[in-house]
Amino acid sequence: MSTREETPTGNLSTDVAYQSIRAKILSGELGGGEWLRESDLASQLGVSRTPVREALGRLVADGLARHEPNRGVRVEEWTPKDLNEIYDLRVLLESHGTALAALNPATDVIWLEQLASEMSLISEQRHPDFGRLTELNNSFHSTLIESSGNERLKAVVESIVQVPLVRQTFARYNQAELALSMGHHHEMVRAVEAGDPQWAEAVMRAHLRAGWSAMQRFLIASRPKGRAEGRGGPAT
Amino acid sequence: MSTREETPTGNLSTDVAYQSIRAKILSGELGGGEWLRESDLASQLGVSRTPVREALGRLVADGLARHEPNRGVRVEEWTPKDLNEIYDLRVLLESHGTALAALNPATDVIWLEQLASEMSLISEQRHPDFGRLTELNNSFHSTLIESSGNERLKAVVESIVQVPLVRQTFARYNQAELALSMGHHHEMVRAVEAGDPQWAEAVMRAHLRAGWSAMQRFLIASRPKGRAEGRGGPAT
DNA sequence: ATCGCCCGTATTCCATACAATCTTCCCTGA
DNA sequence: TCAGGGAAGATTGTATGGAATACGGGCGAT
Repeated sequence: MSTREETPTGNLSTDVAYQSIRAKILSGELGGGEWLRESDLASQLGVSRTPVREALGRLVADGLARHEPNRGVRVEEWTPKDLNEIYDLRVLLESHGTALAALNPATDVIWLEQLASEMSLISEQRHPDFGRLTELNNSFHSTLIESSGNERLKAVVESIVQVPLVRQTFARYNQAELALSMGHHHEMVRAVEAGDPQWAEAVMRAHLRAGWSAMQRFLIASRPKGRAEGRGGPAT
Repeated sequence: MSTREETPTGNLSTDVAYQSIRAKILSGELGGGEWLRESDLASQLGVSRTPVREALGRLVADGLARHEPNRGVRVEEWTPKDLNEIYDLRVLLESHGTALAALNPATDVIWLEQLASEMSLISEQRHPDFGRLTELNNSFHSTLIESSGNERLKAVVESIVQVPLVRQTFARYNQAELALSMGHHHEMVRAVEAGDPQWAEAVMRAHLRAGWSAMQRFLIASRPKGRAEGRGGPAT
């Protein structure tokens, strides 16, 4: 009975359950609206129901799942309105963070430039590795937000941006949009390097609104019937 | 609709525990750094440890408490840097929300005006009821944020602003500042009524930065030794 | 035929028992 | 006197059983 695999970080069953279920939601393996049954997950993960319950509570707090009293927990599903809300906030928060980063002399401009360059290289290939690209892009944005010096800002952005659909922007870009986005990265580095908060902020705002636009096009294309709602879309 | 429920899970014991402990933290009855022992709380509330544990998990997720592995949960304590981070975000988010509210024709201007008027009345008395004033002020701000139409914006602001020290601004105002603040309320209503987002946003920004300034004065006055840190304070 | 009611089933919710882990403090020895 | 070790106590972390609750199907009445 004591032949349990060692977990990478700690030996807490709750973390195992949390990470595991979370990964399945983010990867799309668990689709929106699906029930998360305590017993099923417990036996499936080889732990008892208690840590699973705790993990589900954290997922609900994260906004990745929804709790229905005496019924259970199901995976949250996101409407176009949700995604527009998220992008609206993201533009506001990330552009502000970028301005602060530009004012911060400790911002690691060299690292940002490296990230931007590697992304450019990948994007110019015939079949870009979008997974790697997304990964590097996340690093780029995280680094900027961290450099703002406001830890809550970082926390809030991460909690908002984790919704699956908003991370994978690149896969929906055409060649011109991809090039534009890469240009934004380099321009942001220059603005931060110059210590110009308004420049940096403006580029970030443009960068994100471009992504928002691509996402909206995607939503409209794959919309079943109703019309995409939400005020303040980028370019209507 | 994907409205995230803030407090009510629909459970019984868990909610009782959550509300009860949360109230004690917000009222200051449970001070920063204090341990939240599961057994103590359980017997004290007349429930078992399980719902208490669940409640503690939610408090940690809310940012009101901190979890130390195998040690327990203790009440979060806030530094001047934390409070400055909070105000920085609050200015950003609430002013944005106010701009959106001004663009929203459904915003209930009459209700806002009633709130502003009642606050004015209270503030002009010789011994203002600061508790009631704070309550009305919270309604005013909540109504504006709700009127933005962005539910996530509302959720984020509420989660950030719940830290005890940021709510009770009025008690630290002198007479002139109080009058100024009341004036802001009325001016915001006029700006929203006029459908002028930039006007409304600007007033909200001024309103909050005035509060920030008062809070900083308070922090400096009651600071034990180290100097208050945090970038971008209102009046340095 | 449809509506309402009862009851069986499935699942959460809470309580409690057990295991793992950290802290404290006493004891020992140089 | 003080450092180190180790056992006892306290507390969290995990497992599991029983109570409460919601859903669905069958049956009967109108």
